[in-house]
Amino acid sequence: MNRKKKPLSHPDVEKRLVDAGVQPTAQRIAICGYILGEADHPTAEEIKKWADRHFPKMSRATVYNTVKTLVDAGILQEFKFPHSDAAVYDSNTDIHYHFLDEKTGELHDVQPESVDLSVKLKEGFKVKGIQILLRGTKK
Amino acid sequence: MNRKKKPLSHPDVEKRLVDAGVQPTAQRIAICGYILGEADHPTAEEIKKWADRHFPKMSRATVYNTVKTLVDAGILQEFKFPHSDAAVYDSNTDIHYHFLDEKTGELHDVQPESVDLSVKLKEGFKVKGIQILLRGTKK
DNA sequence: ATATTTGCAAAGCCTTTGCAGGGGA
DNA sequence: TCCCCTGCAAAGGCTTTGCAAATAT
Repeated sequence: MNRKKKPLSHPDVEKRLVDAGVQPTAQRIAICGYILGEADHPTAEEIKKWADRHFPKMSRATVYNTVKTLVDAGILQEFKFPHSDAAVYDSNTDIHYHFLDEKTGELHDVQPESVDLSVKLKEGFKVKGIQILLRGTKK
Repeated sequence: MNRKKKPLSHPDVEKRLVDAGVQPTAQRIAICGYILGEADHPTAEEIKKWADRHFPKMSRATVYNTVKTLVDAGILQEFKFPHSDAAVYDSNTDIHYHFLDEKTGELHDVQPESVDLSVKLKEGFKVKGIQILLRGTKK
């Protein structure tokens, strides 16, 4: 796992949603609480499986709708990586990079402070964003 | 476009295939010649469209089979980027990075010399590969 | 009442696979 | 001959969409 997370109370999650301008429906509170407080880079499928265990009834469409809502609201960030077709959702909305453990498939956040990067491109290229995936193994 | 390419003669392409241990079938020569000599980061679909115009008859399956063969043979590199679900094929098989022009969707190769990078991760992380996508605009 | 959200089913995009037929070494 | 290659069609994984029913403000 990436770093320890603290479970969030439903009221805390609800506040987060309202603050972000999102209607705090039961489904959204559940999913958002799961991702913010417990999950580590879950895919939609993992969220769906979690919901099947912890929520009375939730369709896959609602999972997708919800994560899209949360991403649009700035609560989550969505990432796609080359090693998998499935998008992952990250509660870390700051700029950061990732390390993929090729043995386990686990993703680890990499803080920008850990990376020293300077890019000098030819005239005319204006860089507005950088995505970095480090691949390797973690012992 | 990324950089100028020179069209390759069919015999040259055939030699490249044979050297790489790949049977030089008509389909493979055609596709390989297109990617090495003309195309710029084409997707399977773009290759298929090109084939529909320049080759008597080729199925999508053959396009996929062929690029897989060429990748396995070390003639091409396959990349997947977050902005599109479709894989792209790159005749540059050296280590390099990419710049995505967000206006046009065009991909540009970025030579490693253009990027100065040092990564210091916590104990236990061993980095074996790095993928970088720069996003921005090119005038 | 009015706008928003949920959820089912169907479709869409990209890719892979199974298998029969065909062609090259 | 024998093996590899081609290609059709079907399936598979992930995600989106259309639309009706349910829910929130």
